[in-house]
Amino acid sequence: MNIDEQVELLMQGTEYGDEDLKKAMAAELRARLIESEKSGRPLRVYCGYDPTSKDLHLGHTITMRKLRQFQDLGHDVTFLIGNYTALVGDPSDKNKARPILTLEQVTENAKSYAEQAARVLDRSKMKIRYNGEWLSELSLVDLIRLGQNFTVQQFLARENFAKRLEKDEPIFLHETFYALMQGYDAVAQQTDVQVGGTDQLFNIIVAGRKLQEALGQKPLVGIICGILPGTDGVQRMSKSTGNVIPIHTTAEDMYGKLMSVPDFAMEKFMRLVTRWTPREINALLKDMSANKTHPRDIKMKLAHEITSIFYGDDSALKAEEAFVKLFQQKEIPDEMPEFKLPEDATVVDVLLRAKLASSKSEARRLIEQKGVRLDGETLGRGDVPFPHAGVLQAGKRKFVRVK
RNA sequence: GGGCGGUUACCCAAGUGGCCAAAGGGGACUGACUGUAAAUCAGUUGGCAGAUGCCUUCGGAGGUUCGAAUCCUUCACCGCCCA
Repeated sequence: MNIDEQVELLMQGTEYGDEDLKKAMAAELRARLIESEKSGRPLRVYCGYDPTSKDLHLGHTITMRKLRQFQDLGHDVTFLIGNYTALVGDPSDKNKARPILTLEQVTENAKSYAEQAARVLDRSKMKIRYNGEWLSELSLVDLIRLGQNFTVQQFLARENFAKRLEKDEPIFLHETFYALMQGYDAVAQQTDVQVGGTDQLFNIIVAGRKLQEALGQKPLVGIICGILPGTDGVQRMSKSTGNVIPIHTTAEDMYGKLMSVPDFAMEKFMRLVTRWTPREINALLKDMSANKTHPRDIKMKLAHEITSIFYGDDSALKAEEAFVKLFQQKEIPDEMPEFKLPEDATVVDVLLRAKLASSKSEARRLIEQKGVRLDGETLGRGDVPFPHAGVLQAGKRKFVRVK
């Protein structure tokens, strides 16, 4: 891959909210890549992760994919775990009660992060570090010195803060420390390139670069990855919106959830989470807009690609077959959980106990809405004894074999 | 420290004494249709009960009232302004 192609690949899916900034970063990246090639010194690249939860979803893997691209180009990639920052409690996710994590929780979550990262990154070349390594060494005076490089105005100008100020929402003092801590991460590692999401723009571009410069380092290149929408295609993928595609699931579920992404959001998924190159993606999109390929088929390709990243090609293929069977040919899946029919159980009882419904009301609702079938026949009543053993279906995708 | 405002279901948000299990939006779920779990349209979305019925819920606790998410007291948390 020549330098221009490298730049195109590495800048794919980035979002700076400002054309000039993007151009500047692309230019700096280009310069660094050339320099690295000449000197033979790989670029030091990192992305930080605060292990605040252990349920990772696709959105979390965007930056991992980006790191992988750098790895594949031979650079030195560090997966930085923000164990120290997480301990303090990141308030950017401000609606929740800001649970202060214990050391054990952080360690446990960190493990899960690293595990997931290994599915995307090249494990053998992946360096894992913890920012407690250097942050815990900082004294109050050190922190104050770091703070001397910034003005309150700079923080207030930040979109994130400006908006909250406007809406009379809280801005905690320690949130401003976050930028400093992150900036210091960059300094401590003598970073060439830092990868992060758009919410990290300020921390990376303002804090990181500025601190490096103040401390006599060459300011890093920020790679700001765009935001991945959730299954609704519009809103950012996040647990609280309920539109996530979790990593810890089954290949079938992941494949299906990907198929439920609206057509218009496909490009984002392609650019942010697949292994495809810009050229391949452009070709697919072109075929689609020229009506050469059916959007559904492209989406199936996309679902297959992403599923195989996490579950391997075989499982992805199986998931695809199951999907086609179930939804395109409306057949019953081969495998499903089994449930032993208890004595004297009504239809509602079975729905509840086989976990097809979470309450009796919900079970009744499903029946009313004609969403319950036994061996293909719609059941009309819930208060009668369960008719006979067979395949019980609730909605389109929940099946249980009742024995 | 003082003054004022806020805390509503999964999320956002209306409701300021009975018609409130609580508007609206998002999400989720179901059905129809289809090109897929896309789009579109319709419906459902606290729990329990066979029925107009009962129980729990509007930050926590207590009170006023025949009756409270709505009024009062107090506690907790948040915002704004002043110091």
